[in-house]
Amino acid sequence: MALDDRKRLILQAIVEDYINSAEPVGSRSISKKPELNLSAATIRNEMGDLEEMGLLAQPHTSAGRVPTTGGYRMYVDSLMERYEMTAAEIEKMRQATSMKKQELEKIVRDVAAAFSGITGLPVIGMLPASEAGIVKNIKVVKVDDYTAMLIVSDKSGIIKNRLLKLNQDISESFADELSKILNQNLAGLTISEINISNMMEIRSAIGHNFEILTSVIELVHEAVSEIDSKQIFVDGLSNILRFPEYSSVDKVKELFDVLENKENLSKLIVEANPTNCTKVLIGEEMPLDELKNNSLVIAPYRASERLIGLLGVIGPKRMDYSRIISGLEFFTAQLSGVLTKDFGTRQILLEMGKGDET
Amino acid sequence: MALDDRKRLILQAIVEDYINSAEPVGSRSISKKPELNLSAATIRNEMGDLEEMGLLAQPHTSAGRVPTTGGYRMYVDSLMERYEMTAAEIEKMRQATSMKKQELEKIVRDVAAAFSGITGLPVIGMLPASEAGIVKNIKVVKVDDYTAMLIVSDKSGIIKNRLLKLNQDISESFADELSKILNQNLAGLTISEINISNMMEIRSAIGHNFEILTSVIELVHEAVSEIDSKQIFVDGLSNILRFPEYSSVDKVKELFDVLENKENLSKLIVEANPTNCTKVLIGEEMPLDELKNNSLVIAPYRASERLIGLLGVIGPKRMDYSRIISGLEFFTAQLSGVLTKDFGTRQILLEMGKGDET
DNA sequence: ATTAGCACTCTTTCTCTTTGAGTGCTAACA
DNA sequence: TGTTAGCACTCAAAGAGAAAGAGTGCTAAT
Repeated sequence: MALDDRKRLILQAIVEDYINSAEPVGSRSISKKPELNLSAATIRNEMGDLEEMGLLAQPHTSAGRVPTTGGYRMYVDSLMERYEMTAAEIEKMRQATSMKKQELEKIVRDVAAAFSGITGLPVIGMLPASEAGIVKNIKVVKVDDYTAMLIVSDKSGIIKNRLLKLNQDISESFADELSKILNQNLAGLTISEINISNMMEIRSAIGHNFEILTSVIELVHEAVSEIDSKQIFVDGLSNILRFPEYSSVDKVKELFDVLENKENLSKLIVEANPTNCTKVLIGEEMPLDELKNNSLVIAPYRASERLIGLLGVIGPKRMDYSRIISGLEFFTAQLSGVLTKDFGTRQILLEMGKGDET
Repeated sequence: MALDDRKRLILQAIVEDYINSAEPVGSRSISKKPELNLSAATIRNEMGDLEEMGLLAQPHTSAGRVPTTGGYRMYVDSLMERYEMTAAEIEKMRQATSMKKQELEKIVRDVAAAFSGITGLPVIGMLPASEAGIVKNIKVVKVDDYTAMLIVSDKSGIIKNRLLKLNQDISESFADELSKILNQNLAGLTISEINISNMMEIRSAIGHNFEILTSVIELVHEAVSEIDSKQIFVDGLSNILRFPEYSSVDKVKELFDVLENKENLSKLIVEANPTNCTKVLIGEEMPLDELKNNSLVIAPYRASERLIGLLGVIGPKRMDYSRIISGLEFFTAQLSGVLTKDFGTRQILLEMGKGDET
């Protein structure tokens, strides 16, 4: 059976009706649409065909139709019109991303929170391990007795830091010297190339202060690996409570249990693998069985072309794909813009000129 | 009417039964307890008295009794026995607090998460603004083009940092010079004493590099105020889904709405004011009407006597006060211990000797 | 002072019925 | 031949009793 234009229009109308109402859609309500001047009986015939094609389903014999995963897929891939944001919405979103310059993690968290607020859906944010980041500069700074701070900056301008609590007190000049040594040996390597063996090489390259150096080097190594670790979080999870899909506490609990587990989240995102473009996973397409009643829209953001992280929206299968996709692409683009401007290489900064609104 | 020993025993039994079962407690189930060798009819008479005294209530005529807020208060203040943790529990808790040395905020978040996991209840953590913290050292370190890091350590050993994204590039020596100037002028002040006017004094005290200095000083001021800001968070909020008190999504939503609002949380904690000791707020004693069906147990933690923050457990009125209070006091004590050892002044570090397990 | 006994109350649970939305099919129509 | 009106049918959801069960308060006996 062919999916002719009329069937496409009917399917689109049903999906959109269901997205709005969360109620199975009957033939009568579709027949009322002026753009389809057809009787309910005709719609029923068409609906029967669409059901046979696997695009619609009935919860029970005497109910209206609900889109199947295939139905949503068809809608997302070829029926849905791209949502054009209004000027007011764009302004609102722009405000949400016009944040003060600050740490990468904080920016991403702020953006996720803003986006979650705007969409009314939970937002997943991920900052992957920056294994591929090439170390530009490593610094150890004394900040207090027994305490130093390790600061690592990479070529794409991302800066991470961590406190080192030492067993011995060190002098400022020792910290400077250490910084110099670390830099000489580690700059230019990727973070994943820094391992305990090249740290030990550094140690043995130096004669004096052997005892202190050993433990400091170990701490630095530990700190580097920790800095490098992947971060993943969910913001606005409680937004799902608004949906009739989650009117039972058991369903809420099930979703919360899955999404509060970092491993699950990580698996979800890795398998979605949206490294180049926005991806939409619907229902059973989700890598986790527990999420088969949900959908995920996920997109990458970058700093100067390098992949920095991912931002995703999770919600019921019945989410407003058109709006969510447009919004997400806007947000990741804005985020990439901010990151490229703030964290990007010198060249890119210069290209941008000095038009800086801070 | 006097609250004699028998009434006290009965009240205690009812409260504990209700804490376990979440069901109104009938006279029969109490009369079965061997320590109270009484018939159900006698218990009924006593229950009637306890109800008249405002310590118990009936959901409806033919239901068992439920403790009122007054009943819980009586239980917490003078009936409940202090829960003694088992060696296994202590070990489990100790493991949860034997964290690596790291940033204050991360330690507190980790402890809150661990405690939430152990109690199965949401845990509120707060790091108040460190207005009273006396600045020991301020440092500005160049980390990348257009980027510096501000690091502030205070007398009790707490270290905070923030990136500064500059409009101009600065040299390392400029950063060092700036650090020196900031230190000379600001060390010894409390953080709340650092305001825009003494920053401007610093600026005018220096002649050269005027233009750059102005914007850097402004950024530093901004960063200091931000560093100083209060932090507040809730961990394990979804734990409440386990309780029959939250079997309806509306109730869950109401609680989530309140607890996801930082201002509410802040109000809650400020009014609870547990600056010296553990406090228990029950039902209507809560400063927020929306929380009148919940209770809060909250306690401070310190580093070398100075108040650092608060840790609280929130849950249904029917929470196991005895266990929660013991657990919370254990955790805040552990936390204070870690903070005093890791972040405390030099003297305290020395007192502790070098028995350091890192 | 305590307790057994009993009538009474009120929620919870179950079953049965009704209602209503929606379908599929048939036959008539353009 | 595609479209539509009409109608019998299905099934979930809502409502109305009825029965069960837990628990009380009161009275009278111990």
